[in-house]
Amino acid sequence: MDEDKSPGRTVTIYDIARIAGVSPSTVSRALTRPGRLSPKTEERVRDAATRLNYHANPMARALPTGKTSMIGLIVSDVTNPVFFDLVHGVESAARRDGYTLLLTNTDESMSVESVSARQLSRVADGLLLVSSRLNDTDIAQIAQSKPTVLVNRELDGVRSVVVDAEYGIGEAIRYIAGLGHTSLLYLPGPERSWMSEHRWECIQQKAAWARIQARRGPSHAPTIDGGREAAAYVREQGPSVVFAYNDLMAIGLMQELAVAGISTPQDMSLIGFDDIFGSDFTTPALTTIASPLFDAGQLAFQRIRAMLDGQPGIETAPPLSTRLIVRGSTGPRHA
Amino acid sequence: MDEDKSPGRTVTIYDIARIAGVSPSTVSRALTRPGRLSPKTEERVRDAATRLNYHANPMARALPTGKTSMIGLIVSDVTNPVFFDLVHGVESAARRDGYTLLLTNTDESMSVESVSARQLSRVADGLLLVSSRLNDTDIAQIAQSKPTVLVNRELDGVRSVVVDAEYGIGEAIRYIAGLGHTSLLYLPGPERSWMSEHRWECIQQKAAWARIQARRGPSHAPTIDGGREAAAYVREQGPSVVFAYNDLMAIGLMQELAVAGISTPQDMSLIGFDDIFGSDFTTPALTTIASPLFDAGQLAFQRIRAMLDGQPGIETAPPLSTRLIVRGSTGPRHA
DNA sequence: CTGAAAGCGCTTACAG
DNA sequence: CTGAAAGCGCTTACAG
Repeated sequence: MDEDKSPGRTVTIYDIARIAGVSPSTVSRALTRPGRLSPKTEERVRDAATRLNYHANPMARALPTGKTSMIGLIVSDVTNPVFFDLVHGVESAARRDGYTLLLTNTDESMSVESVSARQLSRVADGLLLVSSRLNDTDIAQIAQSKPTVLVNRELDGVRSVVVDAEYGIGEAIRYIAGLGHTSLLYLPGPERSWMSEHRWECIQQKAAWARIQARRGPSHAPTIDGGREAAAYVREQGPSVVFAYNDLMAIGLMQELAVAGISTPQDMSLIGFDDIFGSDFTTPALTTIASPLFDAGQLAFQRIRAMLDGQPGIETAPPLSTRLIVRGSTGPRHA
Repeated sequence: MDEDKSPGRTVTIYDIARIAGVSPSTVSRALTRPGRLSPKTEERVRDAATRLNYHANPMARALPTGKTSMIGLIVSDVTNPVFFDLVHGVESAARRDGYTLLLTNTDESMSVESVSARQLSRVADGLLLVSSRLNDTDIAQIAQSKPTVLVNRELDGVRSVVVDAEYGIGEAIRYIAGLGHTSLLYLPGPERSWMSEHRWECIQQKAAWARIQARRGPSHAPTIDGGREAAAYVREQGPSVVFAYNDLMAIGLMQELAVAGISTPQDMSLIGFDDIFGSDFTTPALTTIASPLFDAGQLAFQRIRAMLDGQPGIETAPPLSTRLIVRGSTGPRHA
């Protein structure tokens, strides 16, 4: 019994082999693909491994196999509450499957995103790009070098998970129509945001259907400050309903309007997107179109997983649907 | 010129060696420790590397060196807004130094944390445990096997980054004393939370100094719901000031008190901790003791970095001080 | 200054 | 079913 000698040294398959009286290759087999060995050998190896508290060295395993069991997750802003549930969903699905997450924050910078993607792709088995700000061509190139799944963006030839904005927007339009509104203003997010464009298209479509006139304002940062900055423009236009690209902007806008003496929803109705943490803290609480972000995160991981396992790309997507959450920031059109 | 043949294959130092007309060892040297080679050789190697768009395989590099340039970050709840800025700070410091982050969420579970720590320690160069819920002995053991830094927790023999609660609490106590309050109730967070205990101790000390009577209530989850659940107890006690363990609890408490017709701050003053996102959305906005979480994250990474580089442990800690942010949830003691 | 060799800890055809 | 050998892509004493 010398298994607890030299406590500092990390234990390898050679140690186990020695203790179990088999060859290193046998140890490797017993540990990686059970059932291929004689039960007694396998048991001897397992016993020895447990006794020595063996844990395979992931790097050493990765070298011959080319698999690290790591997934790179690239987000544009870790402090943006929109991503919390999404990251949570990805993380929990990954951990359950024995994968670990490599997190990179790009601070909304294209060049950081591009560099990070290339670096992560060197070590991760697959990449998850959330709300990517990259060009289509950059993304296509990345996706070619490594299994990639896009979240909240679509691109031909690349798999993606996109929350279907349509349903929730449809509800919202019907709802404001019922309240007597006949026009709306959409406040877009960043120029490079695929999702902002997508929402605008859905809004136009549903608005046309409901005979509501839809206009769009200029782009702003998808933040509280972005919403604040939009206030001047909004006041100038004086719409009866504003759809902001996201809750952050809606909240900033609401605050700034309040300062200017414009009250929500009496003077103007406000609708956001995402139902982020805190969107119900405001006065009035924000009416918003919620996305199942946790589910989207889980699904995104499953997609990556499927690619890694070489599964067909046909997978039927479970519905990832938005829905309207009516709170206090919307009301009847004022006379 | 055959450097762009077989486009699928990943390029290795052997490819570069061939193109540059040197040995693989020379390539390795040129790339990892410039200045040790003749300038012309080095340049030839660099040129070839650039032409082939070479990027070293991190796993292959990790095997002989034992260094992965990855840091494991373990947090108890990624959806908790308290962690956003902290994670952001860690991430930005890490990226700047060429490190990448392995993120694990433990969902407040001790066993998940324990398993994750052991797994991550197999691949990361160092570990960052944020608000760890583990036992002292578990932590000590982990810290022994891998460079470890604790955030928001202290333990003998393990380095840590702790935001100094004292200053902000001192300000808060002086402030409520000035408002005429003579007693306060502290609502603790989870039992296993070192930080909750730490805050309570500071509160007691400062309160004693200001001749304010401090009591503490029962433990609750550090969440909005935890705060809501505490409402019944708080109403029963009827204090004039409540310090909640964190903003989440303070917000939940405020909501539930409002439902019961107890208004803040007229009937009761409320103070939270952390100044999380959204704490200024509430009505009234929350008075809170803010922590420099982004800075704490950066510092935590620097500490780990210093350990990895074998720097002495004496480092003078830059002050990481809390401060009081007075908003609407606190007011004079009612008659 | 540079090359040949050994080694990091695994996995996996290839034999037997 | 199991072992000996080669190899994954690097790094680093050791020679020269």
